[in-house]
Amino acid sequence: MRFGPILKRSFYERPTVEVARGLLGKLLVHGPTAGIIVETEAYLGGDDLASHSARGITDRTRVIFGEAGHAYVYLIYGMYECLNIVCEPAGKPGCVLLRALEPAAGTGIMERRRAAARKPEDLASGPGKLTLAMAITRAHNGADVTRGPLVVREPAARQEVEIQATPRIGISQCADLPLRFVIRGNRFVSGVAQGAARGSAHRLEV
DNA sequence: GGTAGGATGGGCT
DNA sequence: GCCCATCCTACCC
Repeated sequence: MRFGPILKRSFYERPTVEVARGLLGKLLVHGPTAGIIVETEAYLGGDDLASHSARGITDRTRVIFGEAGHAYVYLIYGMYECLNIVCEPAGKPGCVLLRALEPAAGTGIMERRRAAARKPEDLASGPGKLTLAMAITRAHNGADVTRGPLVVREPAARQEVEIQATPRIGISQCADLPLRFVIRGNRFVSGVAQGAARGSAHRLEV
């Protein structure tokens, strides 16, 4: 499979919601594996109390306040890692959580990394599954995704995607804001097999 | 088809 | 000491 050019830093130096929507349909590439980004969430600065940056700069959150186009990778629930890409001009917090991919290259490698997956739709249909399938770890925290080995590229042929906005998954603060974005109808988004947003009182998406 | 419960460790109050 | 931007297995329709 052929890919288009790497996204430039200027793509990320924009409002976080624009970047979250704009990343849908792009390709996340790491070594031999690649996938089409089909689900994202925006984590804003300011009043967004669900954001890790909401309590200010700490050792963990420093990268979110830094230059756009770098990875913010953190450990969740003691076991899984989540990949974000930093947005906004340097000094202003904001990042996009990558939540699901449609596998596009290296699918056999992803299957080996994701032994529990029973079908292609399970390989990267959640933020923890995505990092496992793509072999992304906290070692990538701070990495520049405008320069390899972990990069985001344009697809080989540009195509329009229809975007659907819903509440974010698995949070309690600001749970009603429509800051999760998916490609409408895509089978590789999270929560299709198990039902959306278990564990909190989210309304289901239409 | 569906849901409940547990694993597991770093960050922050 | 408590809280997580989660996932998997077991178990129940």
